[in-house]
Amino acid sequence: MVRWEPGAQERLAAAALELYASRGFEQTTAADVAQAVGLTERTFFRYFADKREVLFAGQEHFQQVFLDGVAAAPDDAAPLEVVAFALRAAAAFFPDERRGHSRLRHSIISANPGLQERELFKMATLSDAIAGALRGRGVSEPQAVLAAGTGVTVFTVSYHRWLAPDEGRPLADVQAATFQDLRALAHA
Amino acid sequence: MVRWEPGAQERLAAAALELYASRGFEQTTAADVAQAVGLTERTFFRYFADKREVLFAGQEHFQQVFLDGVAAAPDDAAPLEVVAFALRAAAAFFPDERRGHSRLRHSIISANPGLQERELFKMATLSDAIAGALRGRGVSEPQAVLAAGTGVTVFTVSYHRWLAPDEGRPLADVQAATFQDLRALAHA
DNA sequence: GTCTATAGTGCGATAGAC
DNA sequence: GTCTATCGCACTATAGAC
Repeated sequence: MVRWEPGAQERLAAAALELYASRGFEQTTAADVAQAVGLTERTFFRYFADKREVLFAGQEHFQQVFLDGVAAAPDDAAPLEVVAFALRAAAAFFPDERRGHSRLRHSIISANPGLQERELFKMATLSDAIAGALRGRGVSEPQAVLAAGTGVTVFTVSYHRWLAPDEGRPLADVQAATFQDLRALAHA
Repeated sequence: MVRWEPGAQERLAAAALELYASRGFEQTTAADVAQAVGLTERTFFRYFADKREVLFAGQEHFQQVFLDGVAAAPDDAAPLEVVAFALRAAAAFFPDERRGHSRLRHSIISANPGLQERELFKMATLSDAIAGALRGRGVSEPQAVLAAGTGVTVFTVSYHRWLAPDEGRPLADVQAATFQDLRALAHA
């Protein structure tokens, strides 16, 4: 009998998703999640700063995908074109195989205001990071913040469309459509 | 001796602002705030669902100002023009006399992630409300959500510029400038 | 790994306003 | 008497300190 199985963080995250989905976020204690994978509450809080954070592990990676997309844009690209590059990179992070998992996670989050707050904070952090990257490319203020904010809005709208029950297109296609809608709006 | 003075909620909110600013949000307990105005912790939670909410009282009023602005726009205005009407109405909600108070409140919020989360949630709620109002005017999806999101981005950027120490222009002027920056971005 | 402060809830009691 | 603001007490879970 081994003292501990490897991958504690991943197992905790998986158990949390399952328990939050089945009995609800508030009805699940950190101790419940830990116990489900044979660990103690104390260990749960060693890996995750709080009970919500377990649904947001991998945020750094997620954010880095956008920043890589920014870096991949040609030097002479306009700010909104750079942002479009970032979104295209992000789409690769959400292949169709992941849609089911994303839908489950989203259903948990949308059922709890505290989780929605955390999600919004993560998106705002992402926006700040993109704005910083744009500034690093020579885009001045407030254009950097505006372009980043607009990009995150397009991503969020597209992501929610992508999760809709009747939606079948890949995220990249939905994003392209949303960008078109934004252009139509700007020229109206 | 009366059992209770009127205006408990307002007095609690004022005391909270002062204490959160002086000793910090986390270093202030709900009991501290209540005690400062001669009430108990239990009464604090009667008025405010949680310790953060005390900084966000009056949100309904704030939101309504935007919605009134939407309603004031001419029937044939394009979505982004309608949003511009909403922001102009919002600017009246933040006259220069209020800048000091807004700066203090903002300094408290930006020092605490939990408060930032709540603020972002309130802005997202505002965005949803504006999108709903646009839909009520016949704007279809996803244009309604995109226009609302863009408007809230412009407001947020402008509001932060307005709070900057070296900024002297009224909010309405800053918003007009930010809108110009956005247009330049869209046409680049 | 244990111990503790604090957030936040539920329910009941009390004290005034009307 | 009713209605409502306030308080008191007991309790759980989170989260951080030791």
